Amino acid sequence: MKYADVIIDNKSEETDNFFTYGCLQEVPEIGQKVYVPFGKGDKIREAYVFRVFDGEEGQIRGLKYIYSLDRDIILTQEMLDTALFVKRRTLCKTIDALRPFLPVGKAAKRKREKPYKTTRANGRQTVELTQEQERVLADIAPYTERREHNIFLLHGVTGSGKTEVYMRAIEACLRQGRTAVMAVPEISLTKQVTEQFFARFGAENTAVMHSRITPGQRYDEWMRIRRGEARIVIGARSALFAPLENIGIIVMDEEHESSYKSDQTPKYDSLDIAVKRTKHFDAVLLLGSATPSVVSTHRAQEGIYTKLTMPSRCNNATLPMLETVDMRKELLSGNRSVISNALYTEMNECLRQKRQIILFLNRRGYAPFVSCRECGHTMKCPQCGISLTYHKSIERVTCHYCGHREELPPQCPECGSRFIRHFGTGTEMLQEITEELFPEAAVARLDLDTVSRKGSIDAILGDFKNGRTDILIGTQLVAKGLDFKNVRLVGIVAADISLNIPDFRSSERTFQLITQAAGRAGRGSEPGKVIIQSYTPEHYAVKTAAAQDYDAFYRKEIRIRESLSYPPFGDLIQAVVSAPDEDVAAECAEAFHRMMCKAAGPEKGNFLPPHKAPIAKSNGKYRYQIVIKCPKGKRSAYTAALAEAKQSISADFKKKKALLSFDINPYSFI
DNA sequence: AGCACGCCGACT
DNA sequence: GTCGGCGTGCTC
Repeated sequence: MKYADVIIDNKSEETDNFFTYGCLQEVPEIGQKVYVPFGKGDKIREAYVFRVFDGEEGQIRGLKYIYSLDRDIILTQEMLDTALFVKRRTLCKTIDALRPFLPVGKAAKRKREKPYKTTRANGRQTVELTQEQERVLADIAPYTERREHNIFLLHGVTGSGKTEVYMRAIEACLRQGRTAVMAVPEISLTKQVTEQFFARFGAENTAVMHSRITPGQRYDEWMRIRRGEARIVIGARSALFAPLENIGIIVMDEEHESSYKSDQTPKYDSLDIAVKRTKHFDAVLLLGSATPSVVSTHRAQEGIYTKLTMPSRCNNATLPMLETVDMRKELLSGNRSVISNALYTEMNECLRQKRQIILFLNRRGYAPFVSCRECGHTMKCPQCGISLTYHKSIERVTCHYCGHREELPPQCPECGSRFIRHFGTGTEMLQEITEELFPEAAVARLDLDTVSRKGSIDAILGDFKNGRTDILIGTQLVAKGLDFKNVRLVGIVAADISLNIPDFRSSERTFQLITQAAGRAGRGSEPGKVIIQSYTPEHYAVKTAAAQDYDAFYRKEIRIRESLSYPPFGDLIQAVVSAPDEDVAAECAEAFHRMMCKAAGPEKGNFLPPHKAPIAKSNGKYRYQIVIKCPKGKRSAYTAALAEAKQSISADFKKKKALLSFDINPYSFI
């Protein structure tokens, strides 16, 4: 008799273990999706086979039999192993760890088979490589040829031609009959990369995995990859889970980007998946960035990664000139506008020359606060407790975390004063100010509010590309990856915003954002100019970014990280206890904390006492968090201990309707 | 999480 | 007498 150990697809924590079923007629493959009767009602449920083995009959009490097999969905052993790795690493359930490997949706109803685009690969490499590109490729080539695992960190300035390097390295692997993943941080950028890859490799060899295509299309793409038809997969972080076999290279562009860390269960870091999979296939992992993360640079210095550099722009383009404006002095000299005199002058000059301008402000909406001038009361989200942003176009205040909206009250809800006003400047207001200052210029805005309609991002970028727009105002969306040759000036309106976020990465993010935004200027033949407006120009992140001195930034930042045992010198783990009753949430958090402290002995100081999470209430549940500082090298010991502790208190928590979840190295503590 | 079993209140 | 309340306990 053949038996199969399966994982059932359901939401329960209690059923997160293998269930053994008998195989009647057909024996499933390992990794195959099957349908099994489960529970009291023997309802047919979806399940995945992890093990098939021989056994004597009558061994298992209450044995049931596999109902049927799924013909299409069969994962490989490597995918199962990686899923179990994700489970261990992120402390999630097996089915949650398996989910990213599975196709989303159902098979689309068969339409008449149209050619899905007919972009034929031109195959030709029309671009001539720069010496730097040649050298970098020559360093990578021996590893692909020998099929030897290695991790490269490619530090290439903006505009140095990294994409061409990626395509050549991928091409080398395809020639060997192997496959490739090209990961990009955000969907908004997928399109540009996709077009280049379609042109070079042909749409028929390429699959795109991201959340903006319909479930039916996603299913089809998954099947094309699984059948080996598409050998290159492009996409956001989900592309790391592509059902490819025989991977030769994984490229992660803009490796420092926070979107590589999943904020939903499973809360994995794409890098870990990429490392695990490339190791398994003796493949190359190529991490590229103009501003590598502090962690990655440290790993390169430790010899874990091989560092490659491309310090100059191709096409003889020069890096832009950067100038910092101290906004405190601006205020003292009587200019209360968000646009400094220096920026205004440069903008005028730029418009006169018929060149284009990008203004970067990392804050959408009209104004980030609404508060009372008499009593100081600030409007906060009733669900999340974070301050509400005023949006003029819809005449509402909204919560940027949960989407909660309400009317702007005519009077202060606290003291009844009529002097309730908005404060600060967001992109919506900046657009209004810019239009007033430059009435003859065409101004457009690119942020989450203007790109929510489908296709609007292409329309906005298209207008800018064709010169119909003179000034483009935007949030992070304009800072990343855009390549417009006619942009002469980039204004970074408030460089300090990201510095004031309470997170150990805030300096790193500030440096990266300034550098990325600055990189949008002067990509054509004419040099560019960047104005950085700051209230704290003496801060090392602003200073080193203005000087475009990555090494200086890194040296300062790594010392701070070391002194505080932050990554890469240790990990931070966030444990969240949530419950519908606040007292229960607090009690359970205390109980879990006591338990961990007892188990940790002399290391109990690493388990910080529980306190209300910054977003104290979410989805009707009260949240308490415990921050855990995990010393370097003890990560797996800590996570194993946490998993065990969770197991032992699960019954008690369940009774009290409390939930416990973890996030290893979260990108924000909320 | 479901789903069934189980032991106490308001209905034809 | 019985329909159904949701407490509790299990799921190969």
